[in-house]
Amino acid sequence: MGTKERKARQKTEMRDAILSAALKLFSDKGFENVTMRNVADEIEYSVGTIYLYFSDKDEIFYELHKMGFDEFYKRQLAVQNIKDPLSRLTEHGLAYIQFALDQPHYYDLMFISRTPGKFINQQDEWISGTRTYDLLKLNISQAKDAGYFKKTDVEVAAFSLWSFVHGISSLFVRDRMKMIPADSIGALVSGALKFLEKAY
Amino acid sequence: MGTKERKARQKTEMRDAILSAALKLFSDKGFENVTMRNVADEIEYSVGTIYLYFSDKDEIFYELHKMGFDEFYKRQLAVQNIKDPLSRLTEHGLAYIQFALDQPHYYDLMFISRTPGKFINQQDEWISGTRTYDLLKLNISQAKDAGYFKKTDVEVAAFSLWSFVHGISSLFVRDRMKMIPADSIGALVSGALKFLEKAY
DNA sequence: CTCATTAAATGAACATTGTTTCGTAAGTGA
DNA sequence: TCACTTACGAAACAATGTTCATTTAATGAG
Repeated sequence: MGTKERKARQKTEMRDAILSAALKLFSDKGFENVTMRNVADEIEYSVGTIYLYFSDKDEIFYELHKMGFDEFYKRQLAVQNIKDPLSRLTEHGLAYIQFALDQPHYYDLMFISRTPGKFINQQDEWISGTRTYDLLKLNISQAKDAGYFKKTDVEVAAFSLWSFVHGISSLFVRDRMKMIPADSIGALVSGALKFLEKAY
Repeated sequence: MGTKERKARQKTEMRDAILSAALKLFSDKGFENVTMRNVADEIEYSVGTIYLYFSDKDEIFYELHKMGFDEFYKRQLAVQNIKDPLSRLTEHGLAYIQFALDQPHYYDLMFISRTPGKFINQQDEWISGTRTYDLLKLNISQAKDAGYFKKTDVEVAAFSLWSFVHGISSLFVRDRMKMIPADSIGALVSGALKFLEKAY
């Protein structure tokens, strides 16, 4: 009798329903502006029910956080087929920023929000993080082989490039570009990436 | 009779007391973890009293935000006596990052925290922001006069440099450097600034 | 000095948050 | 059929920002 299996399936279906409801809601309102009761209303269950599937709001945070990193990593990989190391690196950076523009709430969750203390020492929290960071370092060392970054350490270059794209992304996501006309931001971003290339 | 003046003085004294209590508290615990009751306890008054001097918590946020920008601007100015445009620019960046390291909660408030909707259209909110941004652009154009940034637009350069130092600062402030050993961060930061110089 | 008036301060109360608990209804299997 | 497990909902809890009626203190005219 497959009742056990069905139960398990229903359990994960419910979890998924909660997650996608939460995702939809915080895509509109931002994570911290979504209440558990909002989520409950969205899935048409009562508040208490959510706690049968997630121990608390932070766990929902954490799950979405992981999903975000998966999507993020996929996007980074999509750039790896570019042959030329230099343009691959630039496109890598662009893909990073584009993710932040397309999925600001995910980006926020992943790189800006205060992570709940509960998860700070969770080893796998940053597995996806280090995964993309390693990809960056790989692309840099391959560019190094092609003659770029002559006198620059790979670690330093990776740190620099990451800081750079994160800087742009987080200024955008948290709306700190008020002194810059909105319609010139696109040009500035690509200009900035071109500018950075000179240091390679 | 100077009672009116004394009243006014006491009013601002109380405001200042509240602000400095709030500052002290959120320097320890972070802004969103400080409650109005915490502040009330600190100044040894009841909760309601705070609302006689500030309309809400956001107004305290906003005042501290302004104070942070003042301190920030002072630090930037301190670097202007450096003669060589190149090293002045680098020291400018270092001063930016150093502020974030020294005053992470201020930095958070100023450049990372979601600004309360009430203030998004307040013109003077970003006066201090544009003030330092203009200073950066000034230093860049002076470096340009000295032969740097040959083929780079000032706007692009300013945007790039700002993104760069903000990226470093915000990764630090929001604790997203977990994949980097803590004791190598200092070297990475100065290495990154050296790296960026190559693009000038 | 007295005392009505004004100002300042209080703390109980309210609405909203995340979370827990307990009663109940539905489903399960011998 | 019926004991038992599970899923669920409603109410209650503590903590938050905020408000408001009440109390306390200060003021200054007579």
